[in-house]
Amino acid sequence: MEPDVGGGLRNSNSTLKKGPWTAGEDLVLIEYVKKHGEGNWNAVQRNSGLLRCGKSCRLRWANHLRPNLKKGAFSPEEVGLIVELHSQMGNKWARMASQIPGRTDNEIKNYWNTRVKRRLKAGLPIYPFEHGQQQQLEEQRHKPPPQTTTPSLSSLVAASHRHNPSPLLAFAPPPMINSAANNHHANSLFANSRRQLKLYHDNNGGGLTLSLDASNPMMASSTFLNQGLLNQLPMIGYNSPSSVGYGMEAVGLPSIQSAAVTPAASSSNGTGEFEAAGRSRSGLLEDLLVGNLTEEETDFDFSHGVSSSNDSNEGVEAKVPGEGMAPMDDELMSLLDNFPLSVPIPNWNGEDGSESPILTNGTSNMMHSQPINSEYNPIAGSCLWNNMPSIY
DNA sequence: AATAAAGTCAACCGCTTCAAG
DNA sequence: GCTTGAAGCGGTTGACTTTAT
Repeated sequence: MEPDVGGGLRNSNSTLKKGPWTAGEDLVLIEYVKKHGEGNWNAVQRNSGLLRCGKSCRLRWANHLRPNLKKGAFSPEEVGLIVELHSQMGNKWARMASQIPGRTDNEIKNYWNTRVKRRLKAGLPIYPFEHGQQQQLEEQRHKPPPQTTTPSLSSLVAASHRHNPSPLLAFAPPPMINSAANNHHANSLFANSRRQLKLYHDNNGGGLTLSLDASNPMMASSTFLNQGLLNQLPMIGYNSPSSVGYGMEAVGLPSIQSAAVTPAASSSNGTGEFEAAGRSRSGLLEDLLVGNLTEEETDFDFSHGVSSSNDSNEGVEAKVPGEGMAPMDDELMSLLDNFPLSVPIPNWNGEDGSESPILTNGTSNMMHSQPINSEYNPIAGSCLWNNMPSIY
């Protein structure tokens, strides 16, 4: 194709212009669409004199000129919707846009990527640690890391739910031992049983899909899964219930979550001034994972039908849980195949093995019926994902 | 005030999907 | 069933703006 000579214009031999649109071009396109309707974009150039390719016209119309486009910052409600949708469908921007009136896929995509970037950069601890656990962790971190390979972010980010699989493995939070008051922040991570991580087998032969309960917005975000969780997952373990509170324990993994959780960071001010607080912190994902959110922040309602204890999201602009994470693609299978890990598997003693979690409506059976078993039995040594027993 | 760094956003590119012939 | 063109989608880039130093 023709080289882009920059400056938004093709060279003089070219008939097509590139770069930002002018008001005059917009006007021409608007008039053309008024007259001929949408579609047949390649004809626009031929019939209107616009020196723009059909693609460019379509994009300009779709993203900027068509009626009923909403401009400006996303509202908290929109943000919540984006997060929920992303937790369910991954980077399906167009599909997401179709669910959010007045917003374009490009807008949503830009917003999401920005948020993900911001959260990654914040690099706060992902998992809630108690002070003693933090010390333990620090000790462990100084040990040589195990010989493992960490999947690259890019190989993992683009994920989607392609299947309607049956879960092989699921993680559910351990119960809170002393969950009130001083452990409120820990509660934020797994405040209830709908926050679960599941490993699916692709019945179509594609391998494993690590996914998350759609009702679990915090877990179901690409940032967390692809960055934090994937970095951590093979290494994490649940502390025993006898530990103070609970936690997932990172074991000697180079991590984005190297910063310590200070008591201050783990506490909430209880004033409801989330926005101000949020700006001084890294963002809600980390907040959630670290657990330094107030109840209002944590309970952003993603459930779409699942009752929420707090329906008010006012003032929580752009502070929503679960941002940045997509369900993992089953291509991860090959990675996991050779991924030694020491993941303690919770012993749920699941009662009903017949249920198939639904990842699209946020109301899996599991979240209703899955009793949280207090027993978490770390598995000594390593195992492969594929070798994990089906415990669901 | 100047500069660098970071953030935002519009647009392009390449690929895939779909429908018509 | 194959080819072709249009449309759509997601990733990426780069210009512009804002914020920090």
